[in-house]
This record gives sequence, structure tokens and C-alpha cells, in this order.
Amino acid sequence: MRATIQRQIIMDTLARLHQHATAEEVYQAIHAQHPTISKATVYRNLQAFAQQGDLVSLQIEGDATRYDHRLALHYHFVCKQCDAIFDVDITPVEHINQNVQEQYGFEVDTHEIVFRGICPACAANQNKHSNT
Amino acid sequence: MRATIQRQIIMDTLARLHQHATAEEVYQAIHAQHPTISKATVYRNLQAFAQQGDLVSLQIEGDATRYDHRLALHYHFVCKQCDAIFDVDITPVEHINQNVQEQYGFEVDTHEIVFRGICPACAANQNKHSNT
DNA sequence: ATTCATGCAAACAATTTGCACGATC
DNA sequence: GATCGTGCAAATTGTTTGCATGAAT
Repeated sequence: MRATIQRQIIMDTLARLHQHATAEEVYQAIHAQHPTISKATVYRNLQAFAQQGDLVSLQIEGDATRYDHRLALHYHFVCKQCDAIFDVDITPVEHINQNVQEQYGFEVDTHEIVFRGICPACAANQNKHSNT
Repeated sequence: MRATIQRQIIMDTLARLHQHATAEEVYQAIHAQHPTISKATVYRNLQAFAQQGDLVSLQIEGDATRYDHRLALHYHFVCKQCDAIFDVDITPVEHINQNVQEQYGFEVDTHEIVFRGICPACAANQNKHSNT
């Protein structure tokens, strides 16, 4: 993999952007500063980085693929109301990889966990509206 | 929600089909028997069912949304090689919902876990090919 | 010099939507 | 009979691809 300016910029931008950005968001942010960098390059490279493990791709919402530059094992929480995605840093339950491996014979490399529910902000809003 | 023949057929078909079918697959299966049922109806209703909790939607692979009619809490394993999706029935780790709730203040309803690795069939293949 | 990456625009795939008509309550 | 659901085709959205040119090794 060659070291191109584009790749550098893409990585920098994702890190600078709020986490869990979509390819489109990364492209827009880049485009503002570097109008010549194409969308195809952004898509291609985010994907390539993810494949190499330099980035993690997430398909948690219904919409677009999101990219996360935090490589350390962590989980995610998605608010059913506002669709916001939050990082969840609880103690990893790595032992379950082992469980699955033993029970099914799969070679388990990784696991991802997505929690769903209501975030504090939305919970507060609901209460406010239901007060009569 | 009204009881239409289409909805009945969609539910029946998903149950009959191998699990984790895409909307397109459900549509194709239905179309063979009932050519007048439209793709839009299949998409609309799978989505509606998922929203009501009569079905679970999965965004695990890069491609299309998949639907699962098994409502009991279970997890999934995706083979990195062949992209097949397997059900994983290990003891649910429900207590982690509690952990996240306490640590972050989220109201946690559910969690999903996706394991990734190599399935036995693909593992066997790799060994075969690397034997020299 | 060779090989790989980029930019552009066109192609694709999955999904959604507007609207007139038909079915369910 | 009023309302909600369906079918159709067209519109969107997210993403990928072919190809000629430019950049990195």
C-alpha cells in the first residue's frame, strides 16, 4: 500500500471528525479543504483501511457504513430515538469467543456488541412531553 | 395494522425460507408463487414487522438487510471467508445490559452480538490448499 | 520505468416514494 | 364508506467500477 497524500488526509480527517463518521461525511469534510479529492478515493480507501485493520467499519444503523478509528476493543450503544451512536467501554467479555469456539467449532477472531435503548437526552425529553 | 393476505404470505415465506433471508430473497420466493405481490410491499412489510418486534432485522453483512423470524435472544457468527451467517445459541450475557446502564445512564433494552471468524468448512478448505 | 492510486462520470444495487386503485375494518 | 395497504414505476441513496492520467516506488 503506497503512501499517498489522499490516504494521509483521509486518516487525519476521520480522526479529527467525530467518531463513527460515514464515508460521505468524511468526503464532505475533506472536500471543503481539498476540493480535488474524489469521493471514489474516499470510499476506496476507507474500505481498504478497514480491510487492513487500520480502521473499523460499523454497519449499525440502517443507513451508511460508518468508520471508527478507535482500534481498541470497545462496544457501541445506539439510541432508538435519535439514532446517535455512543462508545461503550465496559470490560470486554472475551471469554465468549472461547465459548462459541468450543460449542460450534468456529475459529472465532472477534466479536462486536451493539446495545440499543434510549439515551439520557431522549429519555429526559420523553418525560417532559408526557408530563401533563 | 390490518390483516392482509400479503402480510400473511410474507411472514409464512420468511419462516419457510432459510433464516436470515434478505428482502430480495423473500420477494423472489413469494414471486414464484404469487407473481402479483410487489417488491415494495415486501420491503414495506418486512420493515414494519421489524419495527413492531414481530421480526428481527440484521445488518451484519455489507450488503442487504436480513430478516430473522427467531425472536428468542440469540447471537450470530459470520464467516469472514464465505460470508455465511450462523445462529449462535450460547447463554445470553444479559447482565452486560445492566453494566452499561449503570455505567452510562442509558436505558438499555437489548444487545446484539456478532462473532467473526472462519467456519469449519472454510477452515478445512484452507488447510487442504496449504498442504504441499 | 513500472506499478499502483486517483479523478471523473457512468453504472449498480438496495431501498423508498408518490399516487391511483383495491381491500379491510 | 372511510381508511389503510397495495402495485407500479420512477426517484433516491449509498457505493462501485472502467478507464485514462498522474504519482509513488
